[in-house]
Amino acid sequence: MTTADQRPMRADARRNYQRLLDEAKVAFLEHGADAPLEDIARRAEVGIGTLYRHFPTRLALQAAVYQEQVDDLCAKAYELLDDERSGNALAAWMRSFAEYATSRRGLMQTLKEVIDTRSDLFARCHDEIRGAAGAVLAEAQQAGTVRPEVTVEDLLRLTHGLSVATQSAPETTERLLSYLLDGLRPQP
Amino acid sequence: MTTADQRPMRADARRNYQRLLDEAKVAFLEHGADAPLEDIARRAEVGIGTLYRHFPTRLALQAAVYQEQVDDLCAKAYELLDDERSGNALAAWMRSFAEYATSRRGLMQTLKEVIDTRSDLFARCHDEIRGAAGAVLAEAQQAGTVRPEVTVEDLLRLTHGLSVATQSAPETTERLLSYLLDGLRPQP
DNA sequence: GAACTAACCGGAGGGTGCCTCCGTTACGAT
DNA sequence: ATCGTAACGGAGGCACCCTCCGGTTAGTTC
Repeated sequence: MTTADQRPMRADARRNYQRLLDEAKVAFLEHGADAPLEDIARRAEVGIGTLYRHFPTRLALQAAVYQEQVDDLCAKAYELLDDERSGNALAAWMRSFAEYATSRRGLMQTLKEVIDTRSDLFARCHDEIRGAAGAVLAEAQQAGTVRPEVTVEDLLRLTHGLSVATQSAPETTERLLSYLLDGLRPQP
Repeated sequence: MTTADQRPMRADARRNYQRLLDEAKVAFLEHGADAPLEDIARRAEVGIGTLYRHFPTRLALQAAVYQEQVDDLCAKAYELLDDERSGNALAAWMRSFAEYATSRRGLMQTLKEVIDTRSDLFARCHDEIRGAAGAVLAEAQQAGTVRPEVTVEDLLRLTHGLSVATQSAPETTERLLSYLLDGLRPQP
């Protein structure tokens, strides 16, 4: 590793990076994941060359935004594990996941679709959220509210599907979530 | 309604319309719903001006492709009602829906997201698919395999969610569908 | 504080796609 | 065959993408 790699980022570079990320979140929320990069650079008050040096592709910028969303969702899972008891963390997390998706107008699902599933970033995000989902699943299975054969992948897929299904109709979340939970419960 | 509206379309116009639609389906499948319109026009061997006269916006072209997909899914529902018995049409249709989505690499869901939910086209497609979904749901509820309080909207949302969840992992469809069906069954 | 330099900036320019305009062409009626 | 007009389609202006490279600045050393 060269000396350059070890030197901390300059203050102006750090500041611009953060402004670009912040403005990208707003722009993606307002205009979708294809919001013009020149517009994001203008809002951040930097040149288009600066945007491209911090984020060499649109995907890189989308990925940074997605990473923050994954971080948020994972933090929520562990928070709910601390607060809830008797297998309720899972339901609360799925609800929270759907609400998060609705508040960000489907951006999270869109970003998930455009990020290459073979990329390191995707693998890291997936590991991270699998850890969090695994924790709430284990607790629910231990409490007997979810049948033992449900895997972490199953839970993630169903949660993702729920968030897409209810993204434009959040008032349906409770009912659809209850059907899902009934389906995951150990069957007589 | 004016005379112009009543006159049948010219032969060259009909031919070009169909070629554009056919090439758009291929292009959207290969490159996503944002495939360049100039490329679609080239493949159809027409001018970009001709494309814009038949489809004044990208959304108009996407809508025409989406309409065909909705037609396919509805036809399948009625087909399955003829073939299946004892409440099995619903499960078969949900499975078929997910397979259809996978074979079109998520294009259907993408198109669904971009089409304005307030548009006439969206309302027509929604009425159409609600009719088909209502038919398979009624049959399943009559057979006792789905609880009475599940609405057509619920079924459509869950089916859509399932297709998104399994679009990139069709091998998980059977298991996730069985959880969904367990959740929809009348509870003891 | 000065000097040095590597990191950082940012706008111009070429390329692509979008979309309209208007001269040209082909279809259908007579 | 002729005529009217619906339909065609490519040029051009604009926005956005993305790289290049000359200029600027932050941070380190003395």
